[in-house]
Amino acid sequence: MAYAEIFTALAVPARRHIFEALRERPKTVGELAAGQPVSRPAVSQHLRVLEAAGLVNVEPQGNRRLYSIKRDGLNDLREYLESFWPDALTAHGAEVLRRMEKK
Amino acid sequence: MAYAEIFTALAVPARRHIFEALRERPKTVGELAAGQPVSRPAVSQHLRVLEAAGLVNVEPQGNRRLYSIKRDGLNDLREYLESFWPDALTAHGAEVLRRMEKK
DNA sequence: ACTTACCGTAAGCCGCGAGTTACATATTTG
DNA sequence: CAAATATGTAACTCGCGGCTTACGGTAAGT
Repeated sequence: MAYAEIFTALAVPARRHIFEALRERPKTVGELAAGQPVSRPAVSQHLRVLEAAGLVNVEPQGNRRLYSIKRDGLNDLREYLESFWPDALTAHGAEVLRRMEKK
Repeated sequence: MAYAEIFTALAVPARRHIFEALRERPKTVGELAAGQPVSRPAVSQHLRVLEAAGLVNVEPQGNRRLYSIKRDGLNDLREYLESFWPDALTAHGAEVLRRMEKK
């Protein structure tokens, strides 16, 4: 039931951009806001939503807070995705197997 | 870039419920509206969004229109998900392999 | 042909949430 | 200790979108 919050969290472009920006490396709020067309408080609010959805981690470091991607948070979304395929072996599973066999 | 529309499509509960209701079998608009707390026109509008996102198929059958899940529409979302893992073998891929080995 | 069933579209209302500015708090720096 | 830096929170505005009612159109039934 956590996928609901994940969908609403990633539905808004600004929030997706922030989340995607964390793919490179953990960043502070200021860093994230610098690469965004919205104000810094807006980024803070978005990060709160992302954190509530279990998509990011926070690690306070003195004066600033370092945000990073929490990959486990995407598991619920993945399971939800898989629930739409009747068989256990999904397209992605087949793709992984195909790569393994090629090696 | 289609995952954006998928996120916004599945972010609203009513639309998710409609989409999930199609897991059982293809249904008409009336059938879908019957199992929903919203009006039938609302369901129609939601179906339009789902169709624009490539998540459902329509097949006009005489008087009514039969909607069904379009699984390929979820591929973009899946690829987006995978883009957050550095290595090719994701948690789900590992799970699939685990099941295969058990057999 | 008339009526009924099924569905999409138009127009309008209204609440939610994304964004801003202003302010409060805490840590670092000089 | 004072100033600057980094971040969160509060209060407010405002536009988007979800929902409803009303209507139009097409197919089926009698």
